[in-house]
Amino acid sequence: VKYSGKKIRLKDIASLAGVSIGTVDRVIHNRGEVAEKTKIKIQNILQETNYSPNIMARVLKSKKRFQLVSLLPEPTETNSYWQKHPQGMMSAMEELELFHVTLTRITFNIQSEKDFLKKTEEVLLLNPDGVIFAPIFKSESVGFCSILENKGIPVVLIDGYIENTHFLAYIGEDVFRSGRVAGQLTDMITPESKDILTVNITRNIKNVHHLNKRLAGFLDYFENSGRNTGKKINVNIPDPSTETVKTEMDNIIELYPNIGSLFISGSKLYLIAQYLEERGIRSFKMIGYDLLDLNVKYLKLGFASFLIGQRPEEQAYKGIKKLFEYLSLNKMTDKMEYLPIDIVNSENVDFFIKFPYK
Amino acid sequence: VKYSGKKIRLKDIASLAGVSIGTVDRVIHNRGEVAEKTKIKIQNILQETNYSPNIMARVLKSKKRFQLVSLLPEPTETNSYWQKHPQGMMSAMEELELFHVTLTRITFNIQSEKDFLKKTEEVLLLNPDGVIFAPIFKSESVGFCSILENKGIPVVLIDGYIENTHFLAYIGEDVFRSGRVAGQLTDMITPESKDILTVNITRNIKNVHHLNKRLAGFLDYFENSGRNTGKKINVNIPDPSTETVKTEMDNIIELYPNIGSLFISGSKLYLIAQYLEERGIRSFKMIGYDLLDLNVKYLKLGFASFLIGQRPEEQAYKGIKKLFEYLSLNKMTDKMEYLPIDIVNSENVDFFIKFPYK
DNA sequence: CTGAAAGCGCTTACAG
DNA sequence: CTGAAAGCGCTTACAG
Repeated sequence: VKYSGKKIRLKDIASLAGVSIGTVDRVIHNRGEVAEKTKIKIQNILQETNYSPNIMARVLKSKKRFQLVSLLPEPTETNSYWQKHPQGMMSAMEELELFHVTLTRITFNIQSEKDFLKKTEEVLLLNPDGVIFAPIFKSESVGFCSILENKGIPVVLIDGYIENTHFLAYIGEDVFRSGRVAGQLTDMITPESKDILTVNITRNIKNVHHLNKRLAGFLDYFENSGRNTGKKINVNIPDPSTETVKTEMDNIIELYPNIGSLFISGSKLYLIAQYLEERGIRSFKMIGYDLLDLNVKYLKLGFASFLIGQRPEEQAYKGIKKLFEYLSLNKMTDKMEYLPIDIVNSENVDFFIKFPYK
Repeated sequence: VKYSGKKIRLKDIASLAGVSIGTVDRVIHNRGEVAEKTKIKIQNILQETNYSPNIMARVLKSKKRFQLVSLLPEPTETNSYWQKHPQGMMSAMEELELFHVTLTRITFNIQSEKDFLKKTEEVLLLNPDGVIFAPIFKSESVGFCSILENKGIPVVLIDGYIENTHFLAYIGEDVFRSGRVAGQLTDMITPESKDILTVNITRNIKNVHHLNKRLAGFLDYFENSGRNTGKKINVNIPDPSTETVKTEMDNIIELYPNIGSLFISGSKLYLIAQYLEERGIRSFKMIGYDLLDLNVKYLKLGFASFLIGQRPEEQAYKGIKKLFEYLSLNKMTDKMEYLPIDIVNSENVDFFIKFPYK
């Protein structure tokens, strides 16, 4: 369809309906105080003419302010993963500079459910128009979502999502699938008869939904699609201290001398790499997650064959943009937006480290 | 730095300088007719206050129109690669809907230098404000670039670039590096002592700059970083007909019985896959480029281990945005923007097929 | 060389 | 319930 004329304006609608632009504006914004008959007439014309407001003019005049709030884990020294999100959010904010949007960033201790709860209260005190957060703690996150739902505040989830919860959109990886991706890569670089060791490094594996789901995807690949015939061995390392890693790994390696590859379900591949480096073991292939500085170091040193990236900056960037578009433009796109699962090796890693959104 | 007040306006500058906003506007837009002394005074204030115009107001009022023109190969039945670019450009245009930007898309026959030349004339007749094009033919592209340079028309190159030529920006893969990425992947999945066959399918390999450069990167990996000790064999297949492929491949396979892997330097992996399928050969690993429908089919069937993607939609999307930002906002970002080199296997391919920009 | 004024398409009180 | 008017921050003739 090619439109011959110019874009239709409020003024045009008004003259078509034989009313003033003030009245048209009232029906567009549902401000009431319009006779039912007039309202219907205007709504029809709006429909027929496919009217959409000129955002430039609206923003220029409007005094409406949108306050967004993010609630994400605070980055720690060894976990640069959560440093990427602020970068992505700030890129989005730069693009939205002229749109009267503000963002308040609140962080919580990723180890503490209690701190998370405390920070959710801070978020609510700000009376946000929209919230973006990472549902690290399942039950606490469910509760927070339902409070926000009751208040009519839209929520974008990133990094993971919880089923049977109300939210506007999720932006992040398809966790199960990303386990399968790692499975295929591992299968390709591991001799057929060698054993494969899966490693979870976390306090309480049961509570950490995404590690479970990744591991399930990884094992699913071998059950249904892979060729490897070796044993699949799993080890849970309860804390990230060098000592614990050493004890657990020494033990498991002695028990299973036929191990060919390691799969690290979370972002702490570097801990295992440090262990292997210290022990002088270079015979294992290894695959893990996230482009932390230390992980990249060990990728380049050849300890890891691949890292899988989940685009943390892009998750955050798109989350902010999505909230804005929903609030400001009433746009609604896909609820589930699965970002591509990046396969990264030492040759292409540099292109992924530099965040391309700016 | 936190700015306490509101954004500075033309009006504020004017009152600081003791002149009217018209005069300020004249110095901002270099429209002359301003006393040197006044001009300098205003320029200083502009500097000190770090003034930037309100784009909303500018666009709302301005009658300035920007006409962009794209000149890209026309997609063919078997080459869906060039179908992706219009998608990316249209996504960009949707975002720019309110900015008075228009885009005229012109395509040329990728086989014909003559057609390309003819189409460059069409482009010039349109008097474009900015041009985005793919420099497929080297000498013709050099000429086109210099004509545009003389006319002061900014140029964004995608898909490849030519050294010693003037252009505003290049957006695309680092071609040599992408050859190295393919090299590492091949090395990982090929037994150490097996031979590796590199395949170029093109009329005139000498003229096709990016295939040469990829192949160079691929071989560079094995010379400097790889572990494979097998022979590196190269074959040039001069045309993409089934017959020619069959003849050439039959011949080379018979000559070298120790081949373990194939590297296809261009986007025609599916041709080799079809050949292997017909011959019932499933013993080779294979790596190629671009997520054409047929390539993806053979990736999923297991004939190819990996495809390497170069984000054609994103190249086109960012190209349009870059031209707009340069013309409209006077923004200048990096001249060389290397997009990440995507490693794609049958497990993550679906996330890459769906274009995320919308 | 400079200023005053109209107007882009909206939103927002205000008057009736 | 409805209309007329002011004004967001710019650009663009026009008058002097």
